[in-house]
Amino acid sequence: MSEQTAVTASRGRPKDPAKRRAILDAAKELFLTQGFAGTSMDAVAAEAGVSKLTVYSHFSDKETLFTAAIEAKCENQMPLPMFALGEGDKVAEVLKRIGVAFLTMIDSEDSIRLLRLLCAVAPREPQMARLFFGAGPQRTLGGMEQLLRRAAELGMLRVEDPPVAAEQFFGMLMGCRHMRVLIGDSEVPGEGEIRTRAELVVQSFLRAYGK
Amino acid sequence: MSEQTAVTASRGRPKDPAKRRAILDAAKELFLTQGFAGTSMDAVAAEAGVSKLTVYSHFSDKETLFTAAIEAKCENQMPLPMFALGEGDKVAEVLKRIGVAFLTMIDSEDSIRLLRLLCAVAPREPQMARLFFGAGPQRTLGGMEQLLRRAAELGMLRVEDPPVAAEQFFGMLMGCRHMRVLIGDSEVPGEGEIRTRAELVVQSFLRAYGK
DNA sequence: ATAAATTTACTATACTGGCCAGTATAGCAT
DNA sequence: ATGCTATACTGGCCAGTATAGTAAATTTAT
Repeated sequence: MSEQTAVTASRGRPKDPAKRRAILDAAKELFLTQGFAGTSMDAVAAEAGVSKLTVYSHFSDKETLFTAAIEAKCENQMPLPMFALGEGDKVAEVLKRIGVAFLTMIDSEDSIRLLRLLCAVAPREPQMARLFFGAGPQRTLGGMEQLLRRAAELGMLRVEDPPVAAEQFFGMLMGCRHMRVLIGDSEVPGEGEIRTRAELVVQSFLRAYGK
Repeated sequence: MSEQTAVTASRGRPKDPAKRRAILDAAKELFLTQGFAGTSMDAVAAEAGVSKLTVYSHFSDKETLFTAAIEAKCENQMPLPMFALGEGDKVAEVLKRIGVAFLTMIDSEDSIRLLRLLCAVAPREPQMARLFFGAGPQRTLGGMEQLLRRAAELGMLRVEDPPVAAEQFFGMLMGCRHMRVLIGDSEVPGEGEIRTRAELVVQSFLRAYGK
């Protein structure tokens, strides 16, 4: 995780955490917009308002900085939508709320750029993909499974295989549209489109898994 | 499409089409595996068994060569699966056949690499995405819409909005799994997994859109 | 026809100019 | 004693060009 973990008992002047954050922020921004090869260490230093050597004193090389930046980016993603399900709740509404939240998240400008970056470095950096998927989609998927299981117990849905159903739900939400956005064939969808798509998906899903 | 279209009435020695193809093949291979930045023109020339200047005589610069290579790659993709639907056919079987063909195509090593490449260059090359999507997924999507419309007319399915249903069908097939493969968090699925997934999706789809 | 002249493709190699990762040096700040 | 800045430098990679010569086709002349 951290590079020079000599946090305690270090003699001399301590490293400025603010600089570290500035470097990380600059790196996130630049890597996401310019890609790995398109981002020079000089540019990061300039953007962070810091000398190049300071960058190297915090992060031993470009790869290390890149990994740290992506890690940091993955963490503050994905606001866990509420997967709670009270007895009085209408399943359709809960599902639609989840659908809208999911699409809003996954079709955000930032998520798209992050995903593109991961695709680009996928062959070289498999652990980064695991990191991203674990921090984001995996948790969402897990929450959905729990919800479906509970809905089945409460007799609201008829779901034999929650993981499969969850996968199908999110799959329908993304459709081919998400791929098109990802490869740049289309702009990110607006709020209106997101809502109607979620609506239609919930309809189909309930026809398939409702009682 | 072609760069020097002085095919007819050209004096002197004509360009060797075999060399052109060799260059294009080498470029396809290298760009797909090494990416745009990771592929040098020297490497292309070497791989094609041709001098660097010959590469430049066929393709004026790296961008041009890249575009031509991706175009060539897009063309021989996507074997249009049969979207025919006879009156005696069982819808479930036709759908499953389509599902398996779709997943086999989209989860092939080559498609994945092409998609990754498109993601990487998406911000700079939007027309390439359109090219790819038009040559591949779009046609498949269109075929599926026709099929669903016909099935509805024949009274086999209850589909009000064929485009939406088609999108949902392929979306369910891909699910999150495809994204995981794309970002390198998972290997490409085997034949068995593809078949079971198609099977499950068809079941859900028929529950949602069957009579 | 046959040969010469011409035009263009191609090879091999070397070079230019730019970009950039990473290092070195020297000095100031804490 | 260490963080930090500023600047300059090294060494490598690479797109694209230059040069000089060879090979294959077309055109023109004989």
